[in-house]
Amino acid sequence: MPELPEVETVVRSLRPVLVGRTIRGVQRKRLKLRQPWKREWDRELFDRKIVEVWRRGKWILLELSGGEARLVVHLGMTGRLYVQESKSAPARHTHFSFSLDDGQEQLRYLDPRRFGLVLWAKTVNDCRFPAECELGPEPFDLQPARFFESLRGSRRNLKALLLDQTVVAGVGNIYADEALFAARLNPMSLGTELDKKQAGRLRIAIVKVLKRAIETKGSTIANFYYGEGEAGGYQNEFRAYDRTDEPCRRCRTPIKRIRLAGRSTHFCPRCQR
DNA sequence: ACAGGATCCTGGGGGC
DNA sequence: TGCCCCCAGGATCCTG
Repeated sequence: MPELPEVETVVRSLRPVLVGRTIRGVQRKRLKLRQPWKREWDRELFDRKIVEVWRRGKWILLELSGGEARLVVHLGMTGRLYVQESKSAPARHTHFSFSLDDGQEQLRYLDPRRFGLVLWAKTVNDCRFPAECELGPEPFDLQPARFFESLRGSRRNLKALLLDQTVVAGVGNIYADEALFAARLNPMSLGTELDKKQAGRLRIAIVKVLKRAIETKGSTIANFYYGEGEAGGYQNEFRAYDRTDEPCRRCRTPIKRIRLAGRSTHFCPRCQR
């Protein structure tokens, strides 16, 4: 579900609500996420203040007071993170409820498919959370030369390269397809086949698509919501993703769907040669 | 090195 | 109403 724009939307909605508040404890379900929560973390959280809420790639970080410590959240496919009144019953698949301040409200994590993660982490060897040291640059900080090198040096196809979080952090299935459409590049092309100009086009397309998706508060297909249930708007601007057999908005050729890098991939066979 | 498939899960939608 | 199959915004293994 959530790629960079959705995660950024969640962070922006949570930041003003969470910064300055104190975590008083956590209630959690025993169901396993991809990595289990350790019992000793319960104690670590107690009475810590949330100092900042930020994002790196698709990871959400809640910086906590009292030493280098933070809550780390990855939404996986179906994760949601939001603040609710404690008196409202937690929805099905709510795995964590963190009590805030006087306990009237809770920060809750919900995730039906359980591909997500909620962890408590300290800085170790400069890594502020488990995946940080393997994460590539933020799309908005991509150095043109470095991006070109990381593409040209690989015999993998462009779709797989964009999904690789070490090449660029935060791009997922939707925005990979949208960026390749905007750059008029075929998702099956190999990194080695790209010239400098095409790599530049792709980098600019990624930035453009992601910025616009953030402006529209992400894409809501089946179940992405931020806050307590507001929908994003970028799904209305899709040009490739989820448009199988619909006419290309540029040339009217039907959009094609194939399987690449294990994911469904949508492109215009005419515009994206 | 890289592609492809299976895997971890639940739920929604379509066909019958 | 139910069953079966396919699909899903992620990421990580394993095999060939």
